[in-house]
Amino acid sequence: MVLRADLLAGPAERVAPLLLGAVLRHDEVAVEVTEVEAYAGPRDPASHAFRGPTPRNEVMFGPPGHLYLYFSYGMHWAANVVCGPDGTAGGCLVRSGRVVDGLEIARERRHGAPERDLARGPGRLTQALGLSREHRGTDLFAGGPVRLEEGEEVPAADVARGPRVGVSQAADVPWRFWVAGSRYVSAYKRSPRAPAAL
DNA sequence: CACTAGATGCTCT
DNA sequence: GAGCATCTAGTGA
Repeated sequence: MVLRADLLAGPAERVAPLLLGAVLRHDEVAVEVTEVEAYAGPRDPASHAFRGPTPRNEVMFGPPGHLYLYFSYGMHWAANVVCGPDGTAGGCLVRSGRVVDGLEIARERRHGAPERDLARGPGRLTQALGLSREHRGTDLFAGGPVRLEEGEEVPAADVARGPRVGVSQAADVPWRFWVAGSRYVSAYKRSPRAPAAL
């Protein structure tokens, strides 16, 4: 697909599978996206935007194609591509990827982790890319150092889906999408706070 | 390999 | 102060 900001204006759960295969870049380090999760704002109790705008999540209420970053579990940043029309909150969490450029830098930032684990998991991915607070709200299509680039398209037949990792609300909604068979995908873990599986 | 416990600090109530 | 869209190091098989 031709990756453009206006293609991200659809509902998050429809945009998410289209992001697989795209490339998220920060200067020399680039990651091919292998796993994403959709968060549908006001329609989705698991979304940070479910209860309306706050200083943290206001980026998600703006135009699509911007970067929503949040800090999690005391040590990790997680990166989302804002989806949905301007004024409606939504986003896709970039959970995992394969480093396709800047391998040496990524390895340093990840303190010599195995290649497979350089960007497998949302916290590891932002660490490999060197993304944190100063990149909040970046327009990924403005030609800056942090941007979303076209990659090799993943055919719909190769997209697997299932419930999202670690969410206590809407724990059975299958809005996690990944490249079927890829080794660069994180393990599924149900939230211990979620009600028992169906 | 699978599984578990604990660290850690920001955000909102 | 509770709750987290997590990670790592540790154990045991």
